[in-house]
Amino acid sequence: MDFYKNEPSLLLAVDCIIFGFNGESLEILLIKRGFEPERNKWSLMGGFVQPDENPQQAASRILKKLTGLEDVYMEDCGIFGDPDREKYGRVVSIAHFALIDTHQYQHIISEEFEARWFPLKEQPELIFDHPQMIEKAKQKLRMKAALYPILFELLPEKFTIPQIVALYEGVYDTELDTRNFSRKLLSSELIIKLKEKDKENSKKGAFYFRLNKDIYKEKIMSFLSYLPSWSLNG
Amino acid sequence: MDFYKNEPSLLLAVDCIIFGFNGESLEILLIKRGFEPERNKWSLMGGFVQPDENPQQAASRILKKLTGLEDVYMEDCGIFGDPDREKYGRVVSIAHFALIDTHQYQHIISEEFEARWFPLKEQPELIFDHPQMIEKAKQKLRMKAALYPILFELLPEKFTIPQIVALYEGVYDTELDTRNFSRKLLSSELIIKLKEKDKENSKKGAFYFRLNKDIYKEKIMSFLSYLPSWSLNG
DNA sequence: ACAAAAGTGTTGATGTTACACCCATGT
DNA sequence: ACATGGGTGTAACATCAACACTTTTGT
Repeated sequence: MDFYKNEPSLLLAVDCIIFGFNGESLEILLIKRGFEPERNKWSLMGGFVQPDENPQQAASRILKKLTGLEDVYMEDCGIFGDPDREKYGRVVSIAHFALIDTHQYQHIISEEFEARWFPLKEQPELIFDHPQMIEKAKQKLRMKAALYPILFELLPEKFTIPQIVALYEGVYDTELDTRNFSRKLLSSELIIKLKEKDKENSKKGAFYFRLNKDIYKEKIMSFLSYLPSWSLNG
Repeated sequence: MDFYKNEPSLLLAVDCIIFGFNGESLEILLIKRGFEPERNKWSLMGGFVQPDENPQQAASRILKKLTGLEDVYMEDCGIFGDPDREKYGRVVSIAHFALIDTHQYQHIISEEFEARWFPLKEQPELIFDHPQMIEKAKQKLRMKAALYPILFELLPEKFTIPQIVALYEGVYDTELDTRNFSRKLLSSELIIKLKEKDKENSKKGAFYFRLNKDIYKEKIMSFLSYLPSWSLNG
């Protein structure tokens, strides 16, 4: 029955690229490793897949260990398994990205890990191939966000349109016309206007909105059948 | 130095979803397993990641073993690692899809594997979680194809517009208006008209085209910055 | 001559972009 | 009263979808 006994085994890890949005800018959560190897260097949060869990479950467990959060949007975004990527043994790692609203995390500050939010463009030096993992995560995030409104996973319950625009500008590293963008969004019925206004950032104040979850689910279900829009021109 | 010695090891496999287009319909290449376990059942081509290769290289090696082809477009499309997915040991498998022009494969018919092309909709019963792998591959293929012209990887050097349309219709399981689709494609300069015509399928004959590789590369490089088009309306 | 598939022209509807301008409010 | 960001109106332009119609050629 030992059909596979001559096959080489290895360690399977998961690493988490944790994206967070605080209402202004897009950030990523990194830890200072408190263990060897590479102790005291900045790193993605990671860990090994255990016998009783699949890699997705491992990623959720590891995210929870750091942030305390459950039911967070996560998705794998690349396999990193060059034979020599770690000096201390053969480790293949599956990169996962998570999308969280930073407000939900702020108060859980874990003592065990020295964790810190870094703006996307101010990453510190990272161990192993973690920079490439982040690059892949950004790519997949853009790709998904181009097809359906995945970025709403990063927003709090109540949000303003200028916040959404800032989020999209952060992800795509570009400037958008808030006026046109908001109109497009409103016509989709994806968001519902609330009576309340956020007056922290302007004198006039910007209305809060919340996500229309029914429409959101519809979009998620249907995006797989979108036909090419590939900007064939231009 | 044995920092990881208490971590559980496992076997890492790759399975290949090999999509092929023969000019008329989209198919997938399956093998009849000649080895245990599950001998004589239909299956995806797969194998284990070896110590000297990363998972991508393993997938290429396995594809070459079956088809003889190298430099084929491949991409991972999902991790399948439930603890009990195989009875004979802990195996996590990384699904990869490959895109090939079936004409290039026809003559290499491998003796070692009893391989056969199946139209996408006439899949036989498959072992393990291979049906789910195929489903994931189809999803990722659609997603990619919606953003850039990846499907050209499935076409031969010379192809006709009705063929491209058939390909897109197969991938999206829908009907397209050949007339509008071809106009769109032509205006993109992605394809170059040849003098020759294919007269096998019609009396008038359809002009052959070839891919404009420069424009193709441009599209591949730039698709990551496409902004949302999410069919916000509708 | 006719059938059948390839391909062109045209049109109204729909979407996008750019930007002038109005709105609400704290100082 | 005025500066500041939030938001609406609008006109020019690009793109899309639908389909009538023309082209080519084997039988």
